[in-house]
Amino acid sequence: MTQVEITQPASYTGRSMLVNIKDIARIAGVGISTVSRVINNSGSVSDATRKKVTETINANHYVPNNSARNLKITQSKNIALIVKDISNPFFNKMIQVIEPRIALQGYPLMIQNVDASADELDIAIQEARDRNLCGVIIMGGCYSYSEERFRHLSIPCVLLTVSARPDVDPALYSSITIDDEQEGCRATEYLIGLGHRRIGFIYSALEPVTPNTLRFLGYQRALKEHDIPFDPNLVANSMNIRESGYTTGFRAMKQLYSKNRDMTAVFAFADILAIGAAKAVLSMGLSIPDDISIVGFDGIEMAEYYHPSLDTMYQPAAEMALSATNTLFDMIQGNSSKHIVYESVLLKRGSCRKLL
Amino acid sequence: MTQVEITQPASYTGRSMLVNIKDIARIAGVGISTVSRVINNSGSVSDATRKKVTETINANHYVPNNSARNLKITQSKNIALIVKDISNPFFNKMIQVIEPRIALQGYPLMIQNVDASADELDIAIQEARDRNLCGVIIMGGCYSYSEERFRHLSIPCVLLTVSARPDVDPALYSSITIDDEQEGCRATEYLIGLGHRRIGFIYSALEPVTPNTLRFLGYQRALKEHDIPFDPNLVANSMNIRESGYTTGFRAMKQLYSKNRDMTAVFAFADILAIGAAKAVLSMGLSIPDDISIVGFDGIEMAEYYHPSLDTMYQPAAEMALSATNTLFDMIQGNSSKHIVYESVLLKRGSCRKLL
DNA sequence: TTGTACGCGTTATCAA
DNA sequence: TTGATAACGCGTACAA
Repeated sequence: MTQVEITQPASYTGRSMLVNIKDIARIAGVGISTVSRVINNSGSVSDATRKKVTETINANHYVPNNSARNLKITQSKNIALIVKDISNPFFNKMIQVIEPRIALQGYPLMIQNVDASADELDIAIQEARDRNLCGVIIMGGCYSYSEERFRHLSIPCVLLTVSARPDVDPALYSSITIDDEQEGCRATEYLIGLGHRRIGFIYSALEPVTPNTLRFLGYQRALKEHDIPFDPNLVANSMNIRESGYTTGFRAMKQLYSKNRDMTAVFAFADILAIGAAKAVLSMGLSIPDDISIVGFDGIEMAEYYHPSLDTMYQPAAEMALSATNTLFDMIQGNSSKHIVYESVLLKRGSCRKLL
Repeated sequence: MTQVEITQPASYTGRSMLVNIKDIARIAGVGISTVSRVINNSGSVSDATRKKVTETINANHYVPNNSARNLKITQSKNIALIVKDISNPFFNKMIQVIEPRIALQGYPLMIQNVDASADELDIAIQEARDRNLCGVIIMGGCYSYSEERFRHLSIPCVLLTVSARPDVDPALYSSITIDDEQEGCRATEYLIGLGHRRIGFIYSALEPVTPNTLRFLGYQRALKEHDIPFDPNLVANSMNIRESGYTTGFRAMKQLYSKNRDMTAVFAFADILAIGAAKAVLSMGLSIPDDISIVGFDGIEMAEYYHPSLDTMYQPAAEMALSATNTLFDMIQGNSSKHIVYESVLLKRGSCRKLL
């Protein structure tokens, strides 16, 4: 590591030196409101005046202060996207759809990452006020929001991948989800249909009700419906939020395999865990799917590029993200809320085999 | 897809209904400044008054308006992290270090994603003004910032993974980088040292000077120093920014292999490309490293969890991220700027073989 | 078409 | 320990 330290400390101009709308007006020899009109393209300004003001703005590198603007303005165009764990590749995929879509409408988007322990609705309430938001999308999180919290968030809100508690008035928010329990059940039934009976389940859950716990319920339901006894030894639940999903999956698989040599398949609640689990299998010198079948959940790109490509319960991330932005714009325009449940698609790529 | 539309449109309370500091003062029967003192823990307030005000705040769900606060406040504690492509796993790794570190100091961090075509310095200048920032970290981007732009950005600025043009006064910014050309050279020399002569290079570059182009220069330098002729046919440069890194790497490898059956090794400028390239090799039924050796760059977690695990030029992402935040705090406290160059570590995991 | 003056919600100064 | 009041930078009636 090479380090070069500059001896002469940088001197910053400081806010007092920053040029504001009043300075521009003075320099250009016009009134403040004229400058404002030029900036916002509102009202009517003569071409000569407009030119003069524009030139002054450029020459002095004037940048309007949004804090002051937000203070005055009634209806802003600020939208916030609050994400629980921005490093999740599945969420990343959605962000890449949401962002250009919102930018296209001329709305500035701010992404706010919140950590696992934070209450995203509290943050949304604060941000709504601070940035004078006109709408918010919340990605990730859990099902524990109360009706009272939504009432305090007095702007259109779309929940993406989660919903609220059943007792919350559905008019207060929109939700774009999949039926996690149902799809978890389907993924498990896929393995059962291939003849597997000793099926492991890998997940990590902190909150009481999350998509993960719902998928776990689906796993249990599938077993029950096919008269397969539920065995707690086949379930690995990591409460360690410090480690990555890959590591969690890796360790969970090692643990499951050491305890259950008769296990023939594993369902991981997310692809990143499935990949970690797959690495554990492969690094033990075992084969996928000959020794262990693996099915993941989400349908992230990496599940396809892994070798072998992993079977997964694909969530239509792009459609869901698009739907979320459209619904938000609808709500901003005064339309009512929507609750849309998408269906997953089981992608079969060869990481699960049929038992004889 | 199931859709439930709510007939009754939500009616939002609207900003006029929002309670502000004046309301709290009135309800609590105290002066505005007393409420302000309670909120900010400044000045002295009697316990009884403090209790009364706190209760009023909670009962009325008062949330201070940060726009107004930023307008008044001299020194804010807002820090922005501007990221060019937030979905890059390598950047994600850094974000996970930067965020808690900044939060620990009690500074609110806002992450702003900018797309490939945007000028991150322009955005920084705007944000600095809007959010009354006290500092900014810029991740990714290119080497094309001019001195003038830095002067307009009148707050401490740390560039992470890139630096500025050599003619820019180094006192105006800090930079945390690696020597991309040198490390690109080292990665190539690693392959040469194993006996490879026909070495492909995969990259994608849009801007004139980026870390990618520097690594490419390093690749060329290594060849030259070992008297290996540079062959343009061995270079795949994707200009398509719409497709993912995995896809780019996959297609690049297919293309390189079809054109160069005598190619024995490939150096990809980033691990995500290396993974795509690896998948191409494996899906053609070839072996890594028996048929093709692959070395990547960055050292993202996925390179390890891939099978086979990929050799890579590891960047000390966590250290660099930590260094960036520390340097920023130093600058905020009035210290001078720093320019730190880290060294990469070549991780050998078996995806490259020695030629006989 | 242009300029003046007021208020947005907050913090800081100062006097009480 | 408190409260009145002047900024902060901007948008917008309203007057000219």
